Amino acid sequence: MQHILIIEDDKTIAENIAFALEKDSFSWVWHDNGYDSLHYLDSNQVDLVLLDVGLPDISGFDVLRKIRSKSNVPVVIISARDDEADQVLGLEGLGANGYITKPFSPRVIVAHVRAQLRNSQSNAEPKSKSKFGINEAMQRVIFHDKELTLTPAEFKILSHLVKNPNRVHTREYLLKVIWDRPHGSDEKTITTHIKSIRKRLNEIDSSCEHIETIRGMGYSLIE
Amino acid sequence: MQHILIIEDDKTIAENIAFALEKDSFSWVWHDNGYDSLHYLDSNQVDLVLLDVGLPDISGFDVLRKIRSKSNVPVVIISARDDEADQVLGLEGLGANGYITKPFSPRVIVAHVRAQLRNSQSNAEPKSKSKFGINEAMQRVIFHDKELTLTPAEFKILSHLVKNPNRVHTREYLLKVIWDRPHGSDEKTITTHIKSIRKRLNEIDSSCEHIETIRGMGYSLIE
DNA sequence: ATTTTTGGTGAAGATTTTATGAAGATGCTG
DNA sequence: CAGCATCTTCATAAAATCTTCACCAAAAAT
Repeated sequence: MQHILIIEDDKTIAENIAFALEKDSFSWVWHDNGYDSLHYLDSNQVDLVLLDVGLPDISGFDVLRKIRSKSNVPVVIISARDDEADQVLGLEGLGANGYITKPFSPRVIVAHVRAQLRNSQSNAEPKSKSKFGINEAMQRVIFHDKELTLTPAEFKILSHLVKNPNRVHTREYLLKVIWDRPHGSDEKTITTHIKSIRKRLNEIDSSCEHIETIRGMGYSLIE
Repeated sequence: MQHILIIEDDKTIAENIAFALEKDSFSWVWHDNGYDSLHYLDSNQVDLVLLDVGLPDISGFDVLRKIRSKSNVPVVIISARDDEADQVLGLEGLGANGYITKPFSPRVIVAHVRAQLRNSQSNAEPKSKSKFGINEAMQRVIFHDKELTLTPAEFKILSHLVKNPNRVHTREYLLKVIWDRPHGSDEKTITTHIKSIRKRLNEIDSSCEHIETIRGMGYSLIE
């Protein structure tokens, strides 16, 4: 059974969605705020997230950003606001997998959920025994059983790469997702951070390249 | 550059969409009826279809059915009717990749187009027994189960050929579609890139020609 | 058969992108 | 405020890639 996390502050809407999901034999959990849901995601297996952008505590987009900084779970945005800029921003910039706008009904939502799960299942990446681990609480990355002490920036970058290995991350993406910066910062910054991360990794194991440069694109962590 | 087919009988709507697509540097073609568009699909490379369900000649759903009977091109439904059963039916039953309902604006449409194109590229369906695969996330082409690391230009060319095999691509087309250049560059450039792509392919399998030269025309990938 | 056109080849040069080391800026802590 | 760690910027070096070119080979046209 597949497990859906509903992040939605409006109780009526949430109940409707939950009811529809149940009827289609999904299991679900509902949180009415961003912080709880993020915490839930840390320690639970979730197949898909339905995220309302109009939350009371954090902006839904911040939630998405935080989700994306640690997971590739499919996220479908629910937007009550008719403001389209939000939609475009959320969908494009932050890695949402779809969005549903105002006049939505449970059936439409379930259809979206189904469609997204179909997509992501075929993409499911087979995990392997990684040389990397992440100690989130201590802000440390474990590499070859050694704990690496990194600067905050380095930790954010490396832990993101570790959580999403074998794929290209552009400098722009790393800047935006990780620091949540507008566009002020220079992408050269990332280059420099990568340099120092590489240096630290090489001090432990210099047998091969761990962070690969994909020319014209960005960086990728090799597993 | 990616090519969008707009099937929409309302001239004003079509023009708006076309304008937005253009601004986002998609190329497009507009047909105001189903038959012409189906015919167009037979002989042209289209990356995504925007399909209005309320066409004058055939039902939009019939168009979708016909499209699906011969192609897996992503289709996004545009629905003026507020009737959600249509949406669900179209989305789930007939293989549409998304839908947009009544209060839509060009920007929302462009966002949908982008999202779908991202999906369909990375989800590249397991085609028959093609020797080629594309790892979009790593900017690599898989050939005989080996991952080929290519330069950006080589990747763009080869992945385009792989996605549209068995058809001729002129040098001019490859230059324009891939780099979106004005016409500055020399077409000899493509010749040279093809050379190096062939070299790499031959290192893995030299039993036959993989990229065929069609004299006076261009190149074609053989499946 | 000869000429003309078109594509192949390898290498040189131009261009672009990334790496590197160091200096300056920022921010925190005591 | 000083001292320290970190982040950012910058100039330059190094590398990879792209483009162009001259020349050769093959195909088509005459």
